[in-house]
Amino acid sequence: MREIHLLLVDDHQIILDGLKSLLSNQEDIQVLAEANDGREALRLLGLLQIDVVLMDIDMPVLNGIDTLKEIRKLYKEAKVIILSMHNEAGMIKSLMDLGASGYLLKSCSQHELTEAIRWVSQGNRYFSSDVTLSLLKTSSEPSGESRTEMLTERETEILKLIAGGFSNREIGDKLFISHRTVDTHRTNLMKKIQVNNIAGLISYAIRYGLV
Amino acid sequence: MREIHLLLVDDHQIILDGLKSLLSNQEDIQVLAEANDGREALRLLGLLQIDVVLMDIDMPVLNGIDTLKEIRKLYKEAKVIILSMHNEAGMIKSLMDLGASGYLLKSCSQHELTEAIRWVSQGNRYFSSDVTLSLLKTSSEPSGESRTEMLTERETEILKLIAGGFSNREIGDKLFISHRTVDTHRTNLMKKIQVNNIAGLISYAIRYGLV
DNA sequence: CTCAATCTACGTGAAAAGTCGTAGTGATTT
DNA sequence: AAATCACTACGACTTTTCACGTAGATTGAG
Repeated sequence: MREIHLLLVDDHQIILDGLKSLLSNQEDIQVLAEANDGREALRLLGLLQIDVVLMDIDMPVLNGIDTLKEIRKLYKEAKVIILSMHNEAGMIKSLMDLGASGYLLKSCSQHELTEAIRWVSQGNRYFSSDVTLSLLKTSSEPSGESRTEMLTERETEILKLIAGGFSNREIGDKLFISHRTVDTHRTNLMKKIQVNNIAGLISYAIRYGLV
Repeated sequence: MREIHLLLVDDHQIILDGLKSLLSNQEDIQVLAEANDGREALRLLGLLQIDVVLMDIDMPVLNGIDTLKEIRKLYKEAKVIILSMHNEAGMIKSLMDLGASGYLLKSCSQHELTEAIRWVSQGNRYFSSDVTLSLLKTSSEPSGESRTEMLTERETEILKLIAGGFSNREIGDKLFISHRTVDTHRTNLMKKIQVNNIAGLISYAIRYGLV
């Protein structure tokens, strides 16, 4: 069996170094490169033959979700495992729709990490056991209308400003649109994310690396 | 020189394992134990002779700040280095007031990590270079009244609920107090944290591990 | 060309948040 | 005994959010 070529992507050096150390004694797994953000990751994918990308969802410059989209578009043969701090079914389903091969919590063990990489590299999907549990819980709900749609560019832009503490009027001024339009976007955001106030929007924005 | 006895505290196993790996080839630094939350950390401090505690600020069960307070109270000889994702002057000043010996960003290098541990173990204080920069920037401001006060128990409780997306009225119902009282607490919170809306409160709550 | 998605904008009215305050009570400290 | 702090509560007022909608312009895909 050929070695699994890995690309690590995380904006925290300690986690990168940690992952490298954790994987250094695995004979069949080789860390070929590492990146601190999505842009760098895409550049490296163009240069190297990568089997599996192990990527944080919460990054500056180009966040995990957008990077995942690009990878699925440009480098279809590379598998992507998302590393996240949080365990939320809505996000996980969205990531699956976007073509992620796995979802690991940062609280997982070394053993789970290496097994996930091997499993995914063979074309399978892997999700943390805790994650699977919450997925099952959600999909047993009425479901149907509860699919998580991804946000548009404009919506993301406005969500960032909302999380930045700006009012609709202030955001309207910044973007040269009516404050009523901002309100419409906010309403749509809340519907998509399935929250019913600003608090929910901001939690989402922060947890998933938009801010 | 005696070995430096280290206690690692983080709720993410990958980071714990990573730190252990990073420190495993340092002859003068020995990881004596590790904990997943503040409560466990305090228990271990009672059992072992710890020189330096390397602790995440963002943890469930007992967060970094409260744990720091307890450590300073019960185990004065142990030095505490806070590991954080974020770089914000207000929080850093508060931590210094509470007796933290160091503040490291998770984006720091292995070299910076080990140097910080050695430096702190000798009774010095260490703050990431980026951090020092932002500290200088802030302390050159008018200052004087801008000290960050810590939140009271009740305020923390209410802040968590606000970040959870509950309205003042809902929070009042939960805590069996008037919604106007909740409003007062919220007003005081905003004054202490120096923000002027919910967005700021929630950012604070999430970044500093209250949620 | 048609259709769907996105971005834009507005009406109305209720609910909530945010801005000024003031003030009593109980516990702790000085 | 006096002062301080945390927690409680309210009045009056302005601004913002939120929940219902509707709807035109543009753009890209089929």
